[in-house]
Amino acid sequence: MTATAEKTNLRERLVETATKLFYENGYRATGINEIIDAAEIAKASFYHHFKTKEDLLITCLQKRHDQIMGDLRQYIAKGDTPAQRIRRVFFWLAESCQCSGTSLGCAFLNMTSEFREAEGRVREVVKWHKNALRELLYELIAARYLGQGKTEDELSNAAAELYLLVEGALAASPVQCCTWPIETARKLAEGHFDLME
Amino acid sequence: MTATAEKTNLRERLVETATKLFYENGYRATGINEIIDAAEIAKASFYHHFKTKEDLLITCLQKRHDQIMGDLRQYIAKGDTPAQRIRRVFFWLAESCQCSGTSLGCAFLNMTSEFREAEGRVREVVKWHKNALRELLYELIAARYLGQGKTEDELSNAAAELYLLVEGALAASPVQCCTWPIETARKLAEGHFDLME
Amino acid sequence: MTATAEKTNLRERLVETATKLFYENGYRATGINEIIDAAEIAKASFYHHFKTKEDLLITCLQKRHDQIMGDLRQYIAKGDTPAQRIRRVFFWLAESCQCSGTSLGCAFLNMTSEFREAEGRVREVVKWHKNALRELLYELIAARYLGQGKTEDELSNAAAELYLLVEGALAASPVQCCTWPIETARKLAEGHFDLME
Amino acid sequence: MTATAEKTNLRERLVETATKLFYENGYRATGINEIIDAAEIAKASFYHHFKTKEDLLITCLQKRHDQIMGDLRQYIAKGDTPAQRIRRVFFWLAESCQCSGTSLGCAFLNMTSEFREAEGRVREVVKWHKNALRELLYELIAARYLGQGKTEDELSNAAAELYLLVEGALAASPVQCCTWPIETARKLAEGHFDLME
DNA sequence: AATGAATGAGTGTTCATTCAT
DNA sequence: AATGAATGAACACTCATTCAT
Repeated sequence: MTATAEKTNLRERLVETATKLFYENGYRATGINEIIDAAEIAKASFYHHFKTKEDLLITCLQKRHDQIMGDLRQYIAKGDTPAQRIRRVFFWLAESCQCSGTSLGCAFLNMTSEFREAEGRVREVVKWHKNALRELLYELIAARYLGQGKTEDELSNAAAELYLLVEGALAASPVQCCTWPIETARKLAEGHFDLME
Repeated sequence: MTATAEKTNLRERLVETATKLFYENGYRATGINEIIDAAEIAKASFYHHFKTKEDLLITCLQKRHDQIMGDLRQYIAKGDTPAQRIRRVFFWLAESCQCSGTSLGCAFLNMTSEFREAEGRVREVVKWHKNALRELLYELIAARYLGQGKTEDELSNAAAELYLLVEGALAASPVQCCTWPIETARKLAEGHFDLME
Repeated sequence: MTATAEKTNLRERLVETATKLFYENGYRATGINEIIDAAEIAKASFYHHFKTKEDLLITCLQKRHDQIMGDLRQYIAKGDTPAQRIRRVFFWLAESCQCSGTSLGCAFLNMTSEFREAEGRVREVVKWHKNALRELLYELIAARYLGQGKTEDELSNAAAELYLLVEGALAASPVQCCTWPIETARKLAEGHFDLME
Repeated sequence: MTATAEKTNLRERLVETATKLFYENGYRATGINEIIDAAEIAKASFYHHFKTKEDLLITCLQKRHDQIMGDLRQYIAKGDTPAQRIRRVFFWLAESCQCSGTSLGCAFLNMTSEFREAEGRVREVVKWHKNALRELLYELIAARYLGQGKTEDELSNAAAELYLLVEGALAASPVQCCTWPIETARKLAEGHFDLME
């Protein structure tokens, strides 16, 4: 079974390798040569599968988006109550950070620093991802306040607040090189949204 | 006199030009040639003043740190009450963002994405800056709760919360390409720290 | 029936497409990929039909030679007298030039610029074509002076002169981006060979 | 003296080397690497002196234009009469061809085959060169018919005819791999313009 | 203090061709 | 007969840095 996985098709290996390298070293700092060496692929084979380096990045980000959102949804679903499910967002953040060691932060946030023009395909993917995240958070908030007579505006605002706490945790962790920002964000959320029944 | 001002110190011109370019285009995306062309300086002159490109960046960040902290302190001081002064942190954020149009975010946060190793001189400067910011916020929080019998731990925690909101606002603005995250952060802070007497 | 015509022989489609591209863009500037994309043919199919890119070029040139000489002969034949038939050579040149808009010149002459070594298969084809042209011109000259007691040497020399005028017209048109060189050549020929009875 | 010439400045060495290689092998067939290897120059040094490969070509062509026109004018001046001077144009062509062995043709004409678009800087230089040549030929023709009551139109037309013969000779020589086209052109000119007093 | 010239190592991308099916 | 996948070598060009003056 693992042997089969070994001979996995080139394109997939390329995406996996690049995803890792882009995340760990940054987009510009990662050369095509580094990628193809790590993936043990000929340079021309790379360009058979992707038109440009940026195309590869976009494919990587899209795949990462699918994985992250899937993982997160699964992780959240294990919470028994709406409040628990919101708390689990932060637990999940803490776990993801520990996975990537000293916390390299959010792959999408990082790309915003390397692609400075507000337009462009990469920034589009980043926005797409963050909007999906905000929608997910809105669902959680809506469930939390179900039947409490909140207007849609109030729910929307609360979702924005929750999103802000998540983004703050994601941004501050790599800077501080530890996970306390995530815990701080969680506790703030627990108090603000009254999550500890 | 104007002639002297015209022929402003080469080194200073270099730092100013680089600060702008690094911020707008990113560190790796900005080449030495681009900098010296913009600053109208010979290439060898560049290496006369700075040993490496990274040295220049560090000088830029240090200068920016001094300016930002000075500006922020001045801006805050105009607030009449401790609560007002905390609110003014967010007003200041909103104003800085509007200056740079679509918001290019925090120059220090951005560098974290381009310098991935947790150690290294650049990351050191970023941490230094963020710690200074947190100390400033601690002072504001301490003033806000003065004489209310809060323990140092409680104050420290509140400062961390405030810092988190600021970081969230800084990170989310460039992603969303607008300033609502800053306002959301401010309102959340106003409620959480009871800033609207 | 139309379906058969639609699915015209792959090889033929390849030759037609390449003939056009080589002529319009040059040999080296035309990549294999460009050809197979335009011909909507798989890359491996290309190498099934032709061993190398140069082989394709030679096939293209040979086919073009056949077409051009056939066309030219037909066009000339419509002239009533030997003198008229010589004049029609230049009329034909002018028409061919107008077909390809701003005049791309002689496909064979062009290849001489891209294949610099005097030997080699491509140059061989070019020479073959030009010699065939000279023979045709010799026939026309011989007919023009039939029964006037000219030696073979004199006829040969007159043919060389006519060939020179044709080559001059072909070479000068693309450089000048217009057809006046063809008319100049024709008028010079009309005077020199006394073609206006 | 030769030792001084050895250490000639890089830029000049680059232009000389490239002029030779572009002429012998063609523009596209000559890689930057080939040029810098032959000139014994670092790649970055190349781009210090020229922005692009095409810029180098243009510099080469401009320099060649100056040299050729200078040489030709000098060579022509040695003729005693206007008629002699016209004949010397063809003598000069024959000598230049023999210099470059099997005749590589006109460097400017060759470039027309590699730069197919009628516009563009290279084609501009080619046109410039050919126009200068035509002006020179006009002067020679005007001197030949001085005081014979020819209109300007008649002179212009005669110059165009002479130009056509020159272009024909230049184009046909490399194709035929010998110099008879030049002699044919000369003889035709001698008869047509009555150059053998 | 200031500079123009020179560089080795690297960039992302394209070339014509071959392989396995 | 026809193909999608894979490749080594070459492409034009840029990088941050150093040297001689």
